[in-house]
Amino acid sequence: MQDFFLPVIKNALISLGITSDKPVLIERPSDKKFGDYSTNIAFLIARESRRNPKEFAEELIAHLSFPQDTIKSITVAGPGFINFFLTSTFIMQSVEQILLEGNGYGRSCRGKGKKAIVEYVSANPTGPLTIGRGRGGVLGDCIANLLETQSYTVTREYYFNDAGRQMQILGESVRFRYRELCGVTEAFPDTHYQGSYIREIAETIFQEHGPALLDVSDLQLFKNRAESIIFKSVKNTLDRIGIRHDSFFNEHTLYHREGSERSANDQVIDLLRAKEFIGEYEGATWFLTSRIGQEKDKVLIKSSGEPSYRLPDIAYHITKFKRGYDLMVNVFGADHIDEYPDVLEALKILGYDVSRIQVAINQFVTTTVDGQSVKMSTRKGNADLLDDLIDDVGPDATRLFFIMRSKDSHLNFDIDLAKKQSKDNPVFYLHYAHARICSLLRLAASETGFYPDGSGHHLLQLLDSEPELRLGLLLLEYPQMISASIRLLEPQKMVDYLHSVAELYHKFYQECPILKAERDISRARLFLSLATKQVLCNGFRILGITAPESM
RNA sequence: GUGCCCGUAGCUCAAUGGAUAGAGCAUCAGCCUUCUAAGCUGAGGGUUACUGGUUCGAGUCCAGUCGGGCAUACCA
Repeated sequence: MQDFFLPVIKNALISLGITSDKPVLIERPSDKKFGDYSTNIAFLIARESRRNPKEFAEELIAHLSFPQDTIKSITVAGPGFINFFLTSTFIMQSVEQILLEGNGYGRSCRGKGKKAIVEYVSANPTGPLTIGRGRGGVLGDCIANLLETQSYTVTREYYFNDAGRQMQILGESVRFRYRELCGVTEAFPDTHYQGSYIREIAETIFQEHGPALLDVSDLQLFKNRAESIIFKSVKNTLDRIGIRHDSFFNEHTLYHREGSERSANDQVIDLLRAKEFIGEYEGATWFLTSRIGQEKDKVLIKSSGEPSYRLPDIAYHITKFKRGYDLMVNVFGADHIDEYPDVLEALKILGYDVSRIQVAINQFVTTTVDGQSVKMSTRKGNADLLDDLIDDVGPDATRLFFIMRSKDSHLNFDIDLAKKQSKDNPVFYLHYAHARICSLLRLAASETGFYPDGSGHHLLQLLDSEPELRLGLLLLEYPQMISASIRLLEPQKMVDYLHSVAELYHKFYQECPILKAERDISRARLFLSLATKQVLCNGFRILGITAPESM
């Protein structure tokens, strides 16, 4: 609809001799008495030219020239809003377009020829995925889905490190449990991983090797075995909720030196040093962030000689630039909030265009069970496992609950609510709308021989009641909801939107008999139902939830 | 202390700087001889934490105050 209004408004401005690059707002007013669409253009121009908005609005609408039979009336209201009332014919003609575009409705070519990378989950393989990780996982996956609708070529990447200290501790933890199985009793350090999965891994190793590894001091076997078992479980968990990565990037490759070659990490140091942003003191190598106004410098290479996480992070992002991505989205939790500004600063210093990087930070998840909130820590092993959650509430509810709140808000995951198989659970509301339509279509086929074959779409133009027009208008908003979701990296917009679609459909269903109406009206309403189903399906695909045909 | 996020109905949350701040749950009152009542209609419920500022217009932007979360590592 933006594309419908904006050119006309622009032409009117030109004929008044006005050029303005202000972003014109075309929106659905909150109250239907203000029309189907409204614009704030008069306020924008009035400010620039120091005129009365209302007077200017009156003058402008005289110059608006819309195609025949699209606009019923235009009014100026309030302090200078311009309100448009559309003809029902035009609304329903536009709905026809949805049926024509089908699965492609909502897609655009905006990202055609552009490469995007979305990095998400990126949990190190130290334990099974927790509920907290799930939020970022679903968020990232939905963002990737959104970008794909805009024709971006999307890489879903998982960044991990299997060489750090945490992995060392993992290996030791497993060995402890293994030695227990061999009959050696030692105090288990509380700095180590307490989770029961450690015991299970140790048991697997014990079954494979018996007590033969009791005196092996090298951790490698324990570590590797643990890593492969845990990674398998992580991938399996993700797969259960439809998250599949294209690429797993091992941080350790950034440490790799071929002969006398410098590693990717080394090169970052070299480049930053050339820019005089590297300092050495207290036995460590520092990124001199105090030079750019930060309180403290940041360690890049520890006095032990190992890089801190920041160095490979920078090197990693350079690989993204070298791999030619036009858009790089990083999804991570609020606990990593301090991590990315340094990376961006370093990249900026090295001359990279950091505007191509967008960061989506999701706030924490607290789970409540019986009103009790649960604190989580992988180390202590008391975390709520994502797998358990999926067992409890199913993949659809898991995904929907994670993204039905704004990523900036703390998510209160009420497990009891999510478990409920009732209307309290929003996923059912969405499913029900879709299933209801499918049921109608089945009945229509069996009772009246209605099969949607592409002919007869024009019957839609017979519809002109309020529930029908409201639903139609909402369906037309779908492409704009996708744009807004991408702009804000906020799939939650889509959840809200689809909920409204379901709501208006239920109202339409309530007020307008579909199968029992006169033949042409009945068909028209079936087409409107089909268009609704199409929007729901396209939206569900982005959210990654199923579209059940019956309940 | 400093940085980031949050503070909106009893609860969980919406609301591109736009018109009378909206949904769901909960409470109360209605709608099934009729296409799925897992639905719909209606009622009550608000000083948008507080104080200033910016402007035609502020829940939204700015400053400050108060509360909550996260981070402030030579962990990642």
